[in-house]
Amino acid sequence: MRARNRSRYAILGFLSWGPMSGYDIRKMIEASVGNFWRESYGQIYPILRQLESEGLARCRVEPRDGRPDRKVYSISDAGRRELDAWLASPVDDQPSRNELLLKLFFARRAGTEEAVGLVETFRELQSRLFERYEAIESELRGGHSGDADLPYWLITVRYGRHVSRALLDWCDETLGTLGELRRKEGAASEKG
Amino acid sequence: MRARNRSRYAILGFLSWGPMSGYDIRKMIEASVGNFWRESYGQIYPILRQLESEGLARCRVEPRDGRPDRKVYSISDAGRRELDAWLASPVDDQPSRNELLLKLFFARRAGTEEAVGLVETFRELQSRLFERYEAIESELRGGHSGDADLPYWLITVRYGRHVSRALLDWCDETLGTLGELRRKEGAASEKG
DNA sequence: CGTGTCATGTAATCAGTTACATGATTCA
DNA sequence: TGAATCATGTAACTGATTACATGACACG
Repeated sequence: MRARNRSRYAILGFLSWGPMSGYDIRKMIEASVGNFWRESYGQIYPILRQLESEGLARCRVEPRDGRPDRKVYSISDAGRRELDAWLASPVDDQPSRNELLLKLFFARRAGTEEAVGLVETFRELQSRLFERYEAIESELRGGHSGDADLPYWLITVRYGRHVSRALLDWCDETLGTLGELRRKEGAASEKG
Repeated sequence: MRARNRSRYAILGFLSWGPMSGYDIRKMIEASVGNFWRESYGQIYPILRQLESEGLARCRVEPRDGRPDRKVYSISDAGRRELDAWLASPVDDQPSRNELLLKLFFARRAGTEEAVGLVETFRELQSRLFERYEAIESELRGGHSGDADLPYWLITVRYGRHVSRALLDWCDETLGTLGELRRKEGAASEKG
C-alpha cells in the first residue's frame, strides 16, 4: 500500500462533513486546518472529478444564470470506506525538509550576525503563531463546547502550541549561544 | 526573488566543504543533516551538471579502470557567492503539511481506539528520535570540540531535541485526553 | 556465493504550485 | 468606480521520488 495522494483524503474528509463545492472545500481547509494543511485549486478541482469517476463522490450541478454553475459534491459510501481505511492506516514518518536548519548548519560561512537575523525572524514568527494557537484554543473552547469533534480539533491545536512553545525556547537558547559566540569572536580579534 | 530550487543550495553547501562526488554528497547529507534534509540521486546528478554549466562548480573526472568514472565536483567562487546569497536570504515560512494532524482532525469518524493507536505509534517514533538527538549531541560535544562549525551543528540538533521533547509531552497529554474520552463514551453507552 | 558497497546515471511518474482566463455580484 | 468575493477551471512548470540499468569489488 504505497503512499498515495494525500490531497484526495483531505478532500474526502471535508466531504464527509456534508456536500460542498471545490470552492467551499478550499475555504474550509483554510479556516480549519490552515495551520498544517493547504490545498490549491489546481489540486482540488481535478481530484473532485477523479473522485466522482471512481465512485467515491457524487456531483450535483446547481445552474446559476449568467455565472458559472456551482458543482456540489457529496461523498458516497465507497468514499466513506476509503476515508476510513486511510484514517486507520499508519502515518508515514519521513521527516520533512527544514530550510532554516539547513541554513544554520552552514551558517558559519555567513557569520554570527546573519545567523542571529535568521533566528530572530523565526522567533517573531513563532511568537505570532503561539498567540494564534492560544486564541484558537480559547475560541474553540468557548464557541464549540458540545461539538463531538471538538476534542479532536483541540488535539491538533495543542500540537501547534506545544511545538511553538518549544521553538520559542530553542530560539532564546540559540540567541544566547550565538551571542556568546560573537563575544568570543570579538575577543579573539582584539587579541589577534 | 522567487523560491528557487533548494536542493542546489544543499549541494553547494556540501561542496563548500571540499571537492566531492554525487555519491559522496548523498552520504554526507544522510550522515549530517539526515534528520531534516534528504536528497535523491535523481536530484543530485542532474543538479551537479547544471551547476557546472552555470559556472558554479567545476568537475574533474577520475577514470577508474573497468568501473564507471568518479566525477569529483568542486565549488567555484561564483558558487560560493551564490551560496552566501542564499544563506543571507530570508527563510520562507509556509507551514508544511502534517498528515498525523489531518488524521486526528477527522479521527472522530475512526473512533478513540484508532486515534490512540496513531498517537502511540507517533510517541514511539518521537521517543526514538529524542534519544537519537541526545546521542548525537554528546557525540558531537565529545568528538568535535574545537571544530569551528560545531556550535552551528549543535544548534540544529538542539532544535530537534526541543521539538521531540515537546511532542512527547503532547503525546502524553493527548493520550490522557483520549483516555478520558473513551471513559465517557463507555459511561454513555452503559446508560444508553 | 551472496550481500553490501561503490558509483554512475536516466525515465517515468507523481504531487503540487502558480499563473492565467472568465465574468457576475456585492460592498464601500 | 474599484476592490473583494463568488466560482469555475486549465496549462505550464517545478520539485522530488522511484524504479530501473550497469557492473566491479570486498567481505564474510
